[in-house]
Amino acid sequence: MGVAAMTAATSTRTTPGTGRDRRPRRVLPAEVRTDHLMSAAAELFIEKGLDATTVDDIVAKAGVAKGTFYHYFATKADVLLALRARFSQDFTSRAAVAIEAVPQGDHRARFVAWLRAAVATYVANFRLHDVVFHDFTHDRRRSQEKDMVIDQLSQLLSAGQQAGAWDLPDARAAALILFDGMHGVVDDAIAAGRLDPEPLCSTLEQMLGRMLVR
Amino acid sequence: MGVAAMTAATSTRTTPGTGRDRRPRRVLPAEVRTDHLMSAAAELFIEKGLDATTVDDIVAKAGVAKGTFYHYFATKADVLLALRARFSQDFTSRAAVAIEAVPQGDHRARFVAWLRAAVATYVANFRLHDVVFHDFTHDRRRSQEKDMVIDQLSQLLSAGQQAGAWDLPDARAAALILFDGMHGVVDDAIAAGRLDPEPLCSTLEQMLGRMLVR
Amino acid sequence: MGVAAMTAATSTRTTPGTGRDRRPRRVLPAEVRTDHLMSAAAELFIEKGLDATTVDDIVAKAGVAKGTFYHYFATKADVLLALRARFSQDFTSRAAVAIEAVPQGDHRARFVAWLRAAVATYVANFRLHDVVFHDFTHDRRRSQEKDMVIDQLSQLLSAGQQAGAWDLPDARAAALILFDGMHGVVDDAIAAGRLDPEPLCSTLEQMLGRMLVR
Amino acid sequence: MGVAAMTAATSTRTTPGTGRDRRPRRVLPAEVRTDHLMSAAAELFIEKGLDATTVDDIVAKAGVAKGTFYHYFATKADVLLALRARFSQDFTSRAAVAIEAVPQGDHRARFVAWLRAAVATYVANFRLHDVVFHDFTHDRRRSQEKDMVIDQLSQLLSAGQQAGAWDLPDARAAALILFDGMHGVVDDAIAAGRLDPEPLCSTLEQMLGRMLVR
DNA sequence: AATGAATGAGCGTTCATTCAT
DNA sequence: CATGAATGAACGCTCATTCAT
Repeated sequence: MGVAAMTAATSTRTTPGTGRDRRPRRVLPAEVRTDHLMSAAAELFIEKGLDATTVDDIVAKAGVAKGTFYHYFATKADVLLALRARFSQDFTSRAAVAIEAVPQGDHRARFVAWLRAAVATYVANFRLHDVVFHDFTHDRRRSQEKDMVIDQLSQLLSAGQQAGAWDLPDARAAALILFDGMHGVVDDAIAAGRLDPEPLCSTLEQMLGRMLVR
Repeated sequence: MGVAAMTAATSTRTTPGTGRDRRPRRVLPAEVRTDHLMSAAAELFIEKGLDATTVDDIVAKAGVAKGTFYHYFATKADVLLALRARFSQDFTSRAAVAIEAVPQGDHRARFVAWLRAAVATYVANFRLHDVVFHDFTHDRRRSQEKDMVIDQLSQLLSAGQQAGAWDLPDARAAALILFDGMHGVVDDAIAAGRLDPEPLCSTLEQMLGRMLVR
Repeated sequence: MGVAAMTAATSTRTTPGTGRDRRPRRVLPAEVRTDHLMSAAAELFIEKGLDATTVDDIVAKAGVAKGTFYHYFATKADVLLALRARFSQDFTSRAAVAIEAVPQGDHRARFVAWLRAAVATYVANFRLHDVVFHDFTHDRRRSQEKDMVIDQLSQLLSAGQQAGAWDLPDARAAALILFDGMHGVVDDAIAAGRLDPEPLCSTLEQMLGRMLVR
Repeated sequence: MGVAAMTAATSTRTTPGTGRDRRPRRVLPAEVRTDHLMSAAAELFIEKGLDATTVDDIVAKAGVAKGTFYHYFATKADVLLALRARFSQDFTSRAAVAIEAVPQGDHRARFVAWLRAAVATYVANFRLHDVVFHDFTHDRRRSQEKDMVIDQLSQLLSAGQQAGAWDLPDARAAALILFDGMHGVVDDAIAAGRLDPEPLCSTLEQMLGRMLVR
């Protein structure tokens, strides 16, 4: 490092405390702490990215000491895993609620309900989605999380199939096309700034609906 | 170089070439060197991942000094960018060749040609694909690279549309569904170890073909 | 930490404390650690120069891990800043003590006290001085540090002025001439190996004293 | 390096030429080349500092290839040395011219001429001065360059001494005080943005003149 | 449980200098 | 003379994780 360069920049780092003004030690229920930490991490992951977010950042935002983080999560990667599980759980739940609101027999309407819930949930949470599913590679691509969603949709499609609502050669393949096709169209819209789910839903309904024919 | 070091009697910097076991200096055309470096990087990225691959690994594999790497790429990220461009170029070229091999007027067949080329190329190169497209986020999701591919397919679809081969409300949306649907199905197959493109192609042809109706 | 590394089965990052020959972890008061690090840095800066001293050198000498250095200083340049502040503080304090030892009314004697303290302190610490003030440029030449010293001397001169001990058109300019003139003569003596402050003091007393006339 | 961080930045580095558009080889007189290189270096040193200026920067500015630099200077430090010599030469010459313009016998006026020339030259070139004299340490403080200037002034003072114009116990010490005192006052003015030499000269004339008494 | 000082392997990048052409 | 590709030692800084208190 050159001399000139050295003193040009002035540091902003504060000298570590001399031990006086310590944070008061607060004991909190484990669930609350876990939740605080996960939320802090989620916000930071979204804001600055996974790698750019340090454990220091997380604990600073959560207002706890570094060691506390490691009481609740074995590694930094574990928070991500927890967030991912939570995300999928939420996604599937919302879709389930939407589907249940439709009469059992109307398979087409149930598919539309799924589609609309999926689009709405995805548009609303794509930033977190990006973060928690960022590091999927083929090794782990068929993850438990994606499988949860695909299975849900597959079952819906299979039910319609058995009821004669449509005729699909491969329910899983169909589910994958519907799910990933939806993703693709919504991603494109997001990238273009079109965040209103409505037009996306009608386009998708029309296009994807064609696949569900007898 | 530090100021103090500069005017001190003896520089602290070791003169390159003082050691015994020096690498023989080989001057190579820029293109060749670039290519060597990119290939070495690609193999390593696939083998151990992006982050786990160090620049040292790359230059060791390419058989050059570290500085040589930085002679051709400003940062490690740049190699990735270059690989990405090369990948997309290759993908599009192969698809184009396949399409051109089909008579102009047969739009359905041209689509199938695209599909088969896409599946084949993807299955053959998914590992590199995973690496070079790993860090796409919504900020840059609508990338130049994906757009190249989507545009190619959109044009194919639009041509068929104008010729009355099918009737699509939105060619770009259709292209996205076809492309991402294809990806989803192939990814699932890859994850399951079904690497033979043939069955994938027929399923996809059947399912996706349904969207292309009058 | 890289994304790929994170969710891979085994992290590539070596867990600290895996090795055999680990340094025993010693927790020390922040002030003590800071002081150790600063002293180690000062000695090395003097010995081998600023640039030639690496952070590795400093931590080796201080007997701590590298990370510990960065726990207390944001950058290498920060230690220099801290040393500079400490140096000026010390210089001013010594001069103040010497001045206070002289009766309030004897302004001439107070100036001589300042001069002798300044020469003595400078001769005793010029090596550290050289290091910490090495990279002053006009941009920051009028630094807080030099200003502390100049202000102290200016005030002494102004007090004498008001008491009618001498007549100066510009106290600050006078302070600068006295201070920098002192520096120049002492530097020349140091360069020539004449490190005894006594002859320097008498020459300076005589020469500089001429400026302090009614 | 993290994945997210990697592609966030886009490189600006141009791929090295493929060998076509090479610079035309121009053979120039050695002196001209030397001069071009020194001037380019000087501007860059002033602009971005010594360390921050790379040999690449210099050759880019001078419009020559890197190897050419090493034809004319053995090391980067050598350019600085050359600039320093040139600077001192210039300083002494200007002072000499100013002194010679004054009648031999008028020693007081000769000193004033020196002072005014020195202030004017220094104010006009302090940026280059800062750069070329930046890395003076006590080891080399009594440099050939400073000695040239001090000797010149010492001789002027000794001549006045012998002629009975003033009475100084130590001509060299006096020269040092005058020179460094001048520096200190001018530096302070520069730092404060007072770049007009006139007021500086009168203050200095008055203050420093007091030392030159019988 | 909670704290935060301490650890240290690791990596990307720089750049003066060399030398084949 | 001139060129610019090639070299490689060096270094500052990061940050997940540990553990004494």
